[in-house]
Amino acid sequence: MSQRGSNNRDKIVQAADQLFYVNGYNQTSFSDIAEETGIPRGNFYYYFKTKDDILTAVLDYRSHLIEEMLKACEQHSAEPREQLIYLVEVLIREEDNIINYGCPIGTMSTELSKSSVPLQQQVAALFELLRVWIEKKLSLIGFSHRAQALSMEILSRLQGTTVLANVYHDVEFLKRSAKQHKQWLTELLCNN
Amino acid sequence: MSQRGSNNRDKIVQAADQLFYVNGYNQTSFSDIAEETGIPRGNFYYYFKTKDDILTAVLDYRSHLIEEMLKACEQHSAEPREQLIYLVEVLIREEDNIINYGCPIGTMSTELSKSSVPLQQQVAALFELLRVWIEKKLSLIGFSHRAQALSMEILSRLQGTTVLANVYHDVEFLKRSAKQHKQWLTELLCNN
DNA sequence: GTCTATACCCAGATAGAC
DNA sequence: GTCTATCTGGGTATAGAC
Repeated sequence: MSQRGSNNRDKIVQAADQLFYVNGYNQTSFSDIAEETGIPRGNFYYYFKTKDDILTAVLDYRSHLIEEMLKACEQHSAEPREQLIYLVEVLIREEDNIINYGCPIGTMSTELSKSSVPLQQQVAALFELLRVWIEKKLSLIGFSHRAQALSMEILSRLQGTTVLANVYHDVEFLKRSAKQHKQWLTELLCNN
Repeated sequence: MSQRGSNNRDKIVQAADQLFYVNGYNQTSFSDIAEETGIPRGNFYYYFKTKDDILTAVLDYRSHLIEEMLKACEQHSAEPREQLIYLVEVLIREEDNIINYGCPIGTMSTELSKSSVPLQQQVAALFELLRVWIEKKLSLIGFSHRAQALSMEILSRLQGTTVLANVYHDVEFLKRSAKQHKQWLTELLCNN
């Protein structure tokens, strides 16, 4: 699906994904996507019935990207502790994007939280992908009954960091926070 | 300005403030504000040249509300430690709004971070109001050189909580997080 | 100061030729 | 499957009567 990107449908989804991230869903028009892809507006309706359908396809695409990232964490190390640390380091790997556009999941969720309920649930599902993965890793380490609450706390800390780093466009804060989260997590995980 | 709300300009600003919070700036039209206030669309241009001008007025209004809230913290106690704790408790006082619409400053910032630079700076100034106040209180307590970094960390934790509480519409998480932040802050402040 | 009528544009969406 | 031409609605913004 994402690797080739040869056909028009994939081109539309990937261009929309990027434009929604940079400019927001509501601020992205069919014309913008048409210009980016070179595909004329009218053609979109052959692949998608409505703009919301494009959004749904984009959210599917993002959930695919999240799964790829989680796989990458698992390929980076066989040790759950290391995998979790590596996940947190995404703050650094995606430094530039976060500073300029925020967290792709968080900003989209915040935008759509002011929309219809079905859309809200679809984005919440993206967070849930991440959260469940984190919870699973924590369970493996031995945090059985605290795993769920801790998974929320980890997500919460990362979100706070991305929001403020984006608002202030502050790279130093982002780096400092990432380091701090890693330290906190390391101590937490080793004391178990 | 806010107390009376007798004249049309104030009515427009206050209705816009609420609508921008609930539905987002880009998703709020002049018609929406007209319907809410009972003032016809065309009349708006007597008070504001453009929609962005209304936004600017709303941001001014919010900065006024923030200052009111900070004053309330100072009236609640003469002790900076207590004032900071009371500030964190806003998560509980504004529970319903946060669950449904997120943090009024954070969600607006995130939305406008995908807009023009001048607008971004205006919202960032709202965060700065809060941050500077927190920094000042921390300095009074004695965190001289750490005060700035800590003020960012406090804001960051609160933001993370509001984003996730909103995305998941999870009151229990919000309450649990608020309690946790208070504990963390209490220990931090007392060890100084 | 207040309100109505309306201009103008661009959004999402459709019809139908090729 | 691809593309052009076009419709319709709602958005911001204006002109001008009262």
